[in-house]
Amino acid sequence: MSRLDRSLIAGAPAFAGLSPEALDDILSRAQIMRLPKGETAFRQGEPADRFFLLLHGRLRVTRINAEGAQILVRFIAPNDMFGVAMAIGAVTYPGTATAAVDSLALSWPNAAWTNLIAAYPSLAVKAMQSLGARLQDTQDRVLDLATHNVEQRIAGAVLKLARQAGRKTEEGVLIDIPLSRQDLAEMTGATLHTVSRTLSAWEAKGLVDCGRRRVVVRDEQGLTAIAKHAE
Amino acid sequence: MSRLDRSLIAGAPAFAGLSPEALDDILSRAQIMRLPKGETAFRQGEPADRFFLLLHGRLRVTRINAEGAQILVRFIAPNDMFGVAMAIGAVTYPGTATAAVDSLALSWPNAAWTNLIAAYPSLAVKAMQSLGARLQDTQDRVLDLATHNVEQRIAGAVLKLARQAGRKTEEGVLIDIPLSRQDLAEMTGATLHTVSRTLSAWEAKGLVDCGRRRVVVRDEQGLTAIAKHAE
DNA sequence: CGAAGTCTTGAATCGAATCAACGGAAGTGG
DNA sequence: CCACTTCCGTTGATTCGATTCAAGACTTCG
Repeated sequence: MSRLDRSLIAGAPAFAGLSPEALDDILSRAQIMRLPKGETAFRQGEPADRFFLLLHGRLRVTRINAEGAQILVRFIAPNDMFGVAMAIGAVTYPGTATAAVDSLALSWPNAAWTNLIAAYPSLAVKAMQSLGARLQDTQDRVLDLATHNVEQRIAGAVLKLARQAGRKTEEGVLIDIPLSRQDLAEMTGATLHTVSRTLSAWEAKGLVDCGRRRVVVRDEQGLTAIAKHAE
Repeated sequence: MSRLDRSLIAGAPAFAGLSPEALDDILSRAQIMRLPKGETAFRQGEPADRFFLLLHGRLRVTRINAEGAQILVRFIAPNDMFGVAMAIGAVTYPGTATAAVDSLALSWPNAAWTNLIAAYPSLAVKAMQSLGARLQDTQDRVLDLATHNVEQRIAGAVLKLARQAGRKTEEGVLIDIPLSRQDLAEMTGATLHTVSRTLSAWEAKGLVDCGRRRVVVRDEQGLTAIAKHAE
């Protein structure tokens, strides 16, 4: 008798197409964990001994370098796997995953990874594809940093977030994650000052509507135009 | 009777630990291809129908965006696999691979990938790890672009190349790939003008010795100091 | 040899960081 | 509930790194 229902993970792309028995098997090795806002699932540099699946909420993944400079690597959405350091041969977590809102995750010990991909090879294929997609994304980000100016990059980041975590309201598309100026700065390689000025200018033009840790996109077209050709 | 000798691929990390029979099996499905300097193995956007292993030489992988801006993604060294778009679920090649010097590669049709990883699961594990390493590398590059100035980034790029493709000479470590100012600019998100000025300044200080498409590192220590804390 | 490709260097410009100060919102504790 | 602190955001002034614009020199190659 399992304490966890298989419907918890049935929606995760990584487990798509697996039989109910397989899902139960996978779940039986999992441990559930609550992550109140601000808690970390793991920290950069810690020995990577578990991997995770987000059930509910949002996590921010950050990476910091020797000099203390930090970037925001990505946001993790429900049904995403994360912390799969073992699969890529890393012994420590390469970043820190913090709950941006109250969240819920499953976790498995690393030892389960080898067993699971042996038993369910489609899992390895899916993991590889999601890793590939992240590599593409990250390379696009390099291209973006190397070739666009700050305003274009902020526009791109906001649009991406609106697609990933947007919620339609009567005023526009609300980005449904607490998002500070500092967060946007760490996503785009700018300073919070420049982000603040840029958002203020956009607000004056009616492109966005924003407040404390909150951004609403009112004119997606307009932002797209900015992201494309600077002008 | 095979035309290709198994020693060709025995040195590739992806095939490490496989039996001679396995190597012969893998080789039997491969096709050898000469790539004179300047030729491409594949171009960005083309349907990805084959994957590759570099036997000899060096390839430059570039990626270009809609506006025509280009970055240099990486250099491929002998024994590296490349163009594994199929494994990551991409239908087209995400970049262009050009021979930087006369090169030699093996290639397999995509269909072979599924067969090979089914027959030799260690291949999938290795592929995943190398993909993971590239993701780490690319994320480090984002961090670098977001937090270091141009001089630091150029120093970092030169040091990395010296490690990857350095050849000791009596004058210092020669980067054994034709490397133009434009190449360094595309690696670091700078202009060729700034790269030229920077190298000139370093040459005056005795840190490097450089010429047309040629860079020799004379003072690795000094460059490391620049890469770390700008001054 | 001419032509194309590569590199250098100066001068002017501009985007974004830095420096600096302040206002307001949210959380904390008595 | 109010005072206090902390966090988050805004906006101006200034500075500086790097691009852009421009012209010329050197190399290599067909």
